[in-house]
Amino acid sequence: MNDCKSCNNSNCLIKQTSVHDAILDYHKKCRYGTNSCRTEAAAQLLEQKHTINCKAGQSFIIEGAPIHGLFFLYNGKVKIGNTGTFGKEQILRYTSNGDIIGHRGFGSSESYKIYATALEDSILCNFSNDVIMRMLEVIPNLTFSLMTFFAEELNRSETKVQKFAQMNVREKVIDSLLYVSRKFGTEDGYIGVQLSRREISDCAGTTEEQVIRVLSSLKKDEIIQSKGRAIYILDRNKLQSNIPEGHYFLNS
DNA sequence: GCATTAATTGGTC
DNA sequence: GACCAATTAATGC
Repeated sequence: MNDCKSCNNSNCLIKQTSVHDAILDYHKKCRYGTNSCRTEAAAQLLEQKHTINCKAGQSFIIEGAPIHGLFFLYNGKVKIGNTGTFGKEQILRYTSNGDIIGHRGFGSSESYKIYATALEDSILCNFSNDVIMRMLEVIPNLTFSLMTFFAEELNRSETKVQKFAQMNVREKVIDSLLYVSRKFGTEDGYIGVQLSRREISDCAGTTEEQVIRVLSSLKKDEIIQSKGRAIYILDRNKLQSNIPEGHYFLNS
């Protein structure tokens, strides 16, 4: 688990690139006496990964704190958001295994504009600024993958802003439920994570009370079911038909 | 069991 | 549809 070589998190960008192949290749070459500076460097850089155990409720990225490299969620569930004025929170996205966290810190900004808080006990992989920068120099596949990832993220982000502006509260709450369900949900309709009403409203850009009203309305229509914080989607089609066309295939 | 927090409901602007 | 207040449910100590 501490080792990228043996990691089987297929959703991870590092795993998806041919980094692993490069390293395996490197070890093979070592065995046969040939060598490659590039793969050697890549292997050494990957070994400088830090593993962070984060308990539920703990924040490992704090708004305004200095950028500390790039995070990959190895195992767990994390919410990413920021605090507006004052102190309205906006949850920007939820992340599951393999997701990249803190990528917006790249470039000119010297401090995080978002926070990242574990919803459940989570394990994170972290590469420092120096290490990740050198990795991008040394592993072209990783650089390319990250660039593609950024483009997709920007697309999602812009689309979300546009769609959100046109949705009413009910639609935004439902959209948030569908989003969470896509992200964490299980086969039986359980949305997969225990979120407070506030966490749902912070995601939907509304208030706790509105979330409660939408939820009880949906419960009355037997579209969802809930006990405590556990929410089950009984009729996904009906739920989706509540929001304008062309949403559910967006934002991951 | 009491205290604190979260969820719910109703009402006002 | 946001904000406020009151009530009820859930949870921690």
